[in-house]
Amino acid sequence: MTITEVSKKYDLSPDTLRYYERIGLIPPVKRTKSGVRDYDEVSCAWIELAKCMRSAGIPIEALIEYCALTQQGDETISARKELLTDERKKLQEKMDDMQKTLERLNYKIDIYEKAEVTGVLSWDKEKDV
Amino acid sequence: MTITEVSKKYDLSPDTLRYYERIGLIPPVKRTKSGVRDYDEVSCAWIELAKCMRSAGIPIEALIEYCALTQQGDETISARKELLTDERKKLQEKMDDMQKTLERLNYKIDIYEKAEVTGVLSWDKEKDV
DNA sequence: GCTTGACTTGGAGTGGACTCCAAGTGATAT
DNA sequence: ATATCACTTGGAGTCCACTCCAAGTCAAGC
Repeated sequence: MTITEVSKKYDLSPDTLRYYERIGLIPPVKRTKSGVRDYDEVSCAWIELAKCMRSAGIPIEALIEYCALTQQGDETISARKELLTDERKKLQEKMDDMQKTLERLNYKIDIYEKAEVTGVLSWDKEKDV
Repeated sequence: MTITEVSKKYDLSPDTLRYYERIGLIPPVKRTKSGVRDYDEVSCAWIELAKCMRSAGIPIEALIEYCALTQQGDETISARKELLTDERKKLQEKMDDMQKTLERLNYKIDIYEKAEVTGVLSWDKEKDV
């Protein structure tokens, strides 16, 4: 697959795909004789993984390290597991923050909905905004 | 309260607190005769709200608009509700992405844990990484 | 009355993650 | 064979959200 095809398939710009490869977030992609990128299934799987991880906010740095570890063979299995476990913990914490904010938004939207009917904002605490 | 006290209370740097005020993410804070910020309960509530929203990734832009609307009185209640509803939707979508990634991390960590025992990585699909 | 230290301002600098650009190459279409 | 067009590279530019800095002010302590 060409870079344009992969770009469409995963909705990532060709620039982003080249950038990911350049910084080592995915392993080097195979080339045709003339040097044009030719993505195979493995490359596509890496792209898909990178997109998934990035969409959840896993930092580029961690993904670069993960990619580097996978290319060093089976001695890095424990290191990879730890890396992913660390990121999972951070992700879980972020989601907990977001859950709190979501509940707060629900509360505020509820107050605003009532206010649209009654014309009065009735916060539990006077100081809330 | 002084900026240093508020900074400690909410674990945000004085620079960030000044920055938030400067860009209008919170309403202007009262000053002493000599121009020093003196945070009251309302200002603290704004800081706390800003921190909560930012920790969930709600964009600065949206919070600035929300802050501006609250300062324009009750005619902006519907606008405020819509703004919060939009942000809630985006937040929910982000959390859904993160949930998927979390499950994927769980799966991969599980595979790595098995590999630590057996020495073999057993992905469901050969192409996964 | 002078030093200290926390505060003030506006503006510059940083880091993360792209995103764009200029200059060049190579395969296909006319 | 020449034009077109997607591709290549390295490097510069952008955007967001801070974060830092220089220069100055002010109240309190010695």
